[in-house]
Amino acid sequence: MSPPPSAEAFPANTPTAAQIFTTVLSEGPLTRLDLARRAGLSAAAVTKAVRPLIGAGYLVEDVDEDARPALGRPANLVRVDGGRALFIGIKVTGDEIIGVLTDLRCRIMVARHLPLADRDPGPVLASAAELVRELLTEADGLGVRVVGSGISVSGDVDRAEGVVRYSPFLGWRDVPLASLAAEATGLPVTVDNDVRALTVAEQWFGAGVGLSDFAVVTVGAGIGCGLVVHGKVVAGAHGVAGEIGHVTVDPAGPPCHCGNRGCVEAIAGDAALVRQVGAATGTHVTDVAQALALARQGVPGARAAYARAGEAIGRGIATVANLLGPERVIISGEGLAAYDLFAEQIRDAFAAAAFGSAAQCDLRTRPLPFEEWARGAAATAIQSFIRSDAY
Amino acid sequence: MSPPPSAEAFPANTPTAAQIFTTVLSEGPLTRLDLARRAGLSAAAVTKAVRPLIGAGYLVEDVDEDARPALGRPANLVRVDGGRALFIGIKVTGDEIIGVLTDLRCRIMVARHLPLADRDPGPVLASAAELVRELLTEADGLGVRVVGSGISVSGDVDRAEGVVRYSPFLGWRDVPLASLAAEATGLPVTVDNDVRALTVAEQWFGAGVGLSDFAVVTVGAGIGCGLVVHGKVVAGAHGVAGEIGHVTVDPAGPPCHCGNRGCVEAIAGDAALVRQVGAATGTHVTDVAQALALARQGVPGARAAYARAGEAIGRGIATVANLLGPERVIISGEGLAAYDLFAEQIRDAFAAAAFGSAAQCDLRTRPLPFEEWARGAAATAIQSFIRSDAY
DNA sequence: TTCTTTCATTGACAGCAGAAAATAAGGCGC
DNA sequence: GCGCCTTATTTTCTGCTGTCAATGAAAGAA
Repeated sequence: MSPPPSAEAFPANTPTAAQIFTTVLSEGPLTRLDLARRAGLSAAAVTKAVRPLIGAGYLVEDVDEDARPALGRPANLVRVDGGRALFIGIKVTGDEIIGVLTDLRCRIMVARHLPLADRDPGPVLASAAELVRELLTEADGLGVRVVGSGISVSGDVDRAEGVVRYSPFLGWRDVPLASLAAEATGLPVTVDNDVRALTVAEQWFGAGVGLSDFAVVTVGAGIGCGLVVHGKVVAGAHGVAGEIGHVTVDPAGPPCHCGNRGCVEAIAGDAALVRQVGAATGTHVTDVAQALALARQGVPGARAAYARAGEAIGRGIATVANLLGPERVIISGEGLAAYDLFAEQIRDAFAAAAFGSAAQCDLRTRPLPFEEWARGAAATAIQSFIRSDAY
Repeated sequence: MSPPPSAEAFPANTPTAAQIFTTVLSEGPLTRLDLARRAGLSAAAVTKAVRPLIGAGYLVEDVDEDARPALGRPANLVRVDGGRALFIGIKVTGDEIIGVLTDLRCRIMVARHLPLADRDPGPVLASAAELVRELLTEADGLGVRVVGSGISVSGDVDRAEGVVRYSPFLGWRDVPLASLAAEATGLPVTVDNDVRALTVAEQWFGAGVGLSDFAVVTVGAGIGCGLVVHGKVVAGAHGVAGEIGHVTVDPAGPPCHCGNRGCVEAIAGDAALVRQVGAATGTHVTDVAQALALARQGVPGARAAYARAGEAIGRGIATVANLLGPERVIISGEGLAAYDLFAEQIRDAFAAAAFGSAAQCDLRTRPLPFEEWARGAAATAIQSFIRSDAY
């Protein structure tokens, strides 16, 4: 990332200090001894690392009155003071920009969105800057400084360089978004792929906490996948990874915009469901809401389309599980609204296609409120704030 | 791993020293300055780390007379003295045991095999011990000590514990192979999954050197895959990963022994090819050699079976590339003997099914002599020798 | 011979983390 | 209320690793 234009320094100079802070951030209030165990350090090291962080107000100490052990000195819990700093997360979609203001613990304080008329970098940047201004005003009201921001975009994004290499959806190529946005907003900016950002949020603040290998599958307009292997988000040598949407599940299936047939996305993406429900019922279906309504009414063709979608998703997940053996797969996305319609098929297809002990993988669903994508972007900002060098 | 029964200590106590040694081992003779750059250390640190390694004879210095720069002091190259220590690698298959004696640079000195009549742990262990004894005799002839051994087995293997959790092929469950073999041979033993072991060999001594993300795909009786992500071999949370063989490429395809239809292995595995060539030509085909011969003769049905196999493999590889975005995929295995028959299909199917920049992934083939599997086991032994704690 | 250039080594030094010992903070039994 | 027991946390000291800046080495060039 380009050097932050203005930033409060975070007093964690060493990797160890950052690791300790991250552990407290993710694994909630902990005693110093617990913390030492989880971080694989001595208690002395923890004391030393924690002191400056408490001094700067990022960590606070308190006593857990409830769970006091019968014996020995009571432990002092260390936890992150969420209110110490604020972050802004921005998600750019095809037709709107979603922005959230979060605290240091990535809890959403304010969420806003702005419709987007023009997808060119200039207008998008202007709208994003406006949204940031609004959120900064909100932050002023809270009396806490905003110390970083994140922007997430679908497509091939080079986080280290802060450049959007190629975003088919927005029609962008090689846009140096981080530096442009930093200039426009005066904040440090982290840019990342949207699914990866969401994965970071799960890894640090969600269902991926404490796991070194897991996957996030998003179901919606597209079918996406974020992967964490060996404790790190997979970015791919060429900037693209987790393309579960274009895993073929049926070579005889419907054509996909990628040029192949029977991709998961061509069966279970929003557009595919709209098309298939329309075709099956003979109705003119215009959007997913309508397709979903038809299926909920029990119209056979519509239900079948959803069942097929569930099967495709389940197979896609099984493919991930067979290849990587993750501990957990978190299923999320707007498409989860239809979860009751295809949950069974997802699980069945997964169970059937998962090989051997890959089937032990824990499948878990997680609702995805619309601000969640933006929260992912905020999570990347928090990550950058903690370890300025990081990725 | 269990503590080595008898081992010459390797004088690399710190992770840094191990990293430096590994870099020299993989990236050939290097000057100290080069080494410092690659390891991200100062030149001083390299000097200090290298000294004891030279003292112990694991590294040697020599001058590169050819490529001397026009200016400045000529550089002294540092390289690993392969002859300093020997290792034994053993691969257990269903009907034979293959053993190799390698030097520290994993170059094969001697290769042997022994037919296997009984697959139970006891007889297998006895045969393996006999093979080790033979190889130790050979080593005596060379006057160099054997300091470690590795055994690779297909299936779910827990390397850290040295236990074969489940090997369907051998019919083993929870066999503590490392400790048993250590007792039987008197050598430190590392046990790992066969494909992962092969992947380690590629990572340290083959086409994966210097890459942090790549895959090895083996084509043969089964279709396997070893993955390296973030510079480390993927083992999977439940011990199983890289099951490309059971990725579905055609839900309407032939049934697979795993219970599904159209797995890569059910189309491109040896058994599948034998069956399909037999069915297509109406001939009674008994083994792959015969199937291959028919296809080479240009018998249409046989050629088509190989073409289909190529397509399935190509799709499987594309799936890996779409999900992980590796820099390179190394295709290997005994099945490569038929490479001329399906190379085109592999590449075409890969190119068609790879999404976006995943198609930039470098597909590379590598012949696999029969001792190569055993060499993989030796590579794991070398790895364990260098960092005793390691994975 | 002396310079210049590049590679390598040295020795002083700073910083981090671990070990052990000391200290803190409760409850408990008397 | 006092001393004891247990567990948590801090302090102090020590070792080690790696960096820095200066120095030495080994060429070819002037």
